[in-house]
Amino acid sequence: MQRRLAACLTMTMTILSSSAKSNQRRQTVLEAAVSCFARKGLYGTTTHEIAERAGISQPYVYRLFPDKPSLFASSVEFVSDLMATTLAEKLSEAAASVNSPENLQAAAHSAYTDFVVESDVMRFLMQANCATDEPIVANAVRACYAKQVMVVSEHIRSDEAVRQWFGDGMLENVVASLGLADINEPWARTLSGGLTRS
Amino acid sequence: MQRRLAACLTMTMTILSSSAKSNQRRQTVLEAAVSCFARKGLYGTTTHEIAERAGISQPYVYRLFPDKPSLFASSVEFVSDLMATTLAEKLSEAAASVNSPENLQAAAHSAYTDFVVESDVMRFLMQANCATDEPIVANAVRACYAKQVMVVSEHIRSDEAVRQWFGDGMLENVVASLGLADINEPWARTLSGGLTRS
DNA sequence: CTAGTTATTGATTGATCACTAACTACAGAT
DNA sequence: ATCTGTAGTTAGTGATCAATCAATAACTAG
Repeated sequence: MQRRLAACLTMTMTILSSSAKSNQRRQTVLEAAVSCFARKGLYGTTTHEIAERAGISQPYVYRLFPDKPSLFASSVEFVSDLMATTLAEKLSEAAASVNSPENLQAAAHSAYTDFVVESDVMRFLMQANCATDEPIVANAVRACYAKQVMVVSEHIRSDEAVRQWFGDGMLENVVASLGLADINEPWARTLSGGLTRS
Repeated sequence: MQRRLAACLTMTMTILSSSAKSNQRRQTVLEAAVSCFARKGLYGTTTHEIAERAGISQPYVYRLFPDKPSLFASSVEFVSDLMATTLAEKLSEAAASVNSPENLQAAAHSAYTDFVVESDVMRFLMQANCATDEPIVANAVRACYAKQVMVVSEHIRSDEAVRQWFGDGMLENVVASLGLADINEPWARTLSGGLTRS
């Protein structure tokens, strides 16, 4: 956190305060940013929308973050940390209550699902994958994957299984964001994995 | 094609010509649009960029398509058709030259990879998944998945295997768009599946 | 040759948006 | 009381962009 801040300072020469209160504000802005970016991505979201949701004026966003791509990248770091800790926790729980490897993988899958579905995190991560034309975002996304792979690999040892875990998650993201669980057609049932929303 | 055109007419009351020449132009614009949208998505791409790449003036885009979201949705239909035919072809080839089900799945996987990697199609599809806040885009994306699932299910009978095929493809998309094959760190190797670019 | 249609463009506009500048309010510290 | 720094605002600017319009060029049919 402090490291990134310092980097911003040297890069942009913008003076960003780092008091306790401003860091707290930064966090509320990041939460708002994740929700807004989740819907329309980096370019489709206005800083005004984010400010409004965070309950501050739009220009004040620029006192807290140097520019929009940096705000987006910081949002990626934010959910990256959140996801890593949540995942580590859930995976440890799952590992404790389950012994066979297949069951662990199933538990790992539901660990992701519980965290990500019905929140903005999922859609935001999809948006992040798409905003990698902006180099600062690409780096944040790579770092995010690095962290998640390290957490998951801690519990699922086979590379192949880890890869499948990520692939499953990505498919699930798409299925959820398209609302396929509510579509009663063969192709939708196939992609949903037979599960229908109650 | 004609159906969609009629829909546009009734929806927007814009008169869109449908002569041979204008349909050909439309296709040129769609190819350009896929390339441009692939990089910065629906909101990050300007109609001017697309027009420039297609070799026409920006206002003329609006004689061929009613508005930007419609152009994006038409682009989705365009790659949907392209992908479906290419995929059907490659899968038939693979099915002819291979007999065991596991080998078929491997062949199916490389069918997708060959088509999608190193072209703009992959990134464009990721962008399409993210632009579903726009209802017209969401419908086009759903129709695209319906079509691809139907094509793939023709050759891979198990729903679970089809799902895995899509999951694999999505992970591969991300790996390719982040250039992980060129990163020599454990997490990147894990996600890349051990493959390095030569 | 003429009348009508289609293809295509340059110029413009109204709105939006990222970002800046300049100000206010208030909290200690001296 | 005054200085100083921090939190936050209102007001403003320049640039950009989707979408429109009016006009022209290039066909096509009789």
